[in-house]
Amino acid sequence: MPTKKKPQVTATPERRRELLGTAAEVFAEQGYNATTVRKIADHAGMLAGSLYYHFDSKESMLEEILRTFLDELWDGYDTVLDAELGPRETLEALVTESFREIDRHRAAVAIYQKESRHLAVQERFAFLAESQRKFEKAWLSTLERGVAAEVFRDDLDIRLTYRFVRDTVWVAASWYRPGGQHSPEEIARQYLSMVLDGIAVRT
Amino acid sequence: MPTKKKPQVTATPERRRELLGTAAEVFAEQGYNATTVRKIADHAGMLAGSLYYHFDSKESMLEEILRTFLDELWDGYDTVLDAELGPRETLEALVTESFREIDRHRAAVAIYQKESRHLAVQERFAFLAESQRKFEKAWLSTLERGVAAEVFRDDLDIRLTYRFVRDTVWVAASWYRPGGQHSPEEIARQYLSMVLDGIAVRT
DNA sequence: CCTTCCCTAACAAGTGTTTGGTAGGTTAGC
DNA sequence: GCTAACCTACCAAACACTTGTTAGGGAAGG
Repeated sequence: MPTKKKPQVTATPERRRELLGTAAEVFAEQGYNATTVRKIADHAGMLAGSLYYHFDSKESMLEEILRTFLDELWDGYDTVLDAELGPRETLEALVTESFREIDRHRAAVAIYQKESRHLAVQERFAFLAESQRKFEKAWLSTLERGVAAEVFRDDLDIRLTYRFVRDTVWVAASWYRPGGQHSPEEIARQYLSMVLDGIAVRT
Repeated sequence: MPTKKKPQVTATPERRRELLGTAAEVFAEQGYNATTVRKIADHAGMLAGSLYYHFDSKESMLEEILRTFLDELWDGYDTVLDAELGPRETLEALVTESFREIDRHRAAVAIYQKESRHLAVQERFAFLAESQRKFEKAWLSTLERGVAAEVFRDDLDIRLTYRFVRDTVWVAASWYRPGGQHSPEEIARQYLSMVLDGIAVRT
């Protein structure tokens, strides 16, 4: 008789998502490699081996966390991009959407930020590299449209600008805590104000 | 007879710095926890155990890398701060100095960025937390002076601005490669232009 | 002969993972 | 309505392997 099939994906997704949530928080706080399966189990109130009833490896937990996050992220991004707004409005919408995602998936974003660089080379995490390319394309084309339409400055290196905007947004995940004094929309507003108009007084 | 004293700090610092350099690069690329002592030894062309002739633990390598970096960083920062420039000039000098440090210690900066958060709680790495406090104080007071002198906008949350400026600068270490097409000074110039004046066309 | 620098070989602790078992609830048979 | 079979979700204990680290030795040069 072959081994009994484990639930893995088919079972009630409820407990699964719960466990992925605690795993994501531990990963985000301690780093993926520094996080042992036993620590995750501790936080979940169970023993290490029991996790393997729900998932078939530590790595697959990481993959599912990142996949879920990126899927939802691109749902939001594609909605914005398909709306075909002006360049400035697109940038504003993308930034705002990003902060909403940070609000919803702060742990996943933190993990993504810390680990994506050395994960992306692995075949299993190729979707990270692909996402990064889509990301770059979306932002760069928006910036280029803006320069062409003369709403963004043309005296800046556009790739430097891209990295600047991209980083300013996502690094926020490292200090942002949901339920703080600023809502995601408020943070987005202030960030956009700084990125677009600068912090210097206009003379 | 007690164990023979190992060189550790007293020996010729030449080979030591060489090894710390390669260790830093591996740490930066793979992450500290994901980096095994054997990998470092590989990159250095020796065996794992041999590293312990020069250092007494993997952690002490990390500590020395970060300490060396922060010491040099604060050398530069203190020079700037002691010059008692105006707020805008101070900010410009600090940013420029930061990019020079990224140029010189890119690996250490990358490590610092990834690991400092969960390292700082350890007693051994208390100097990280202390440095972060000094850091915050220096930047915040500069920004406050600027607001008071009406060279920086007063309609922004100053702590948000602080994190914004701080992050945009240091994240650059994750993509910066020395010997690229932009010098540290040129990158600093463009970053400052964006941070101070924004990327939108002035109307 | 001593020092410097590295190698060989091993150690103990911790790692992700597997296997077999089991308490407790749900369903099916009569 | 009772019992037997079953499923879900976990535990207990172990596995093979990797980890950081140590002890002893040896080659090369002064």
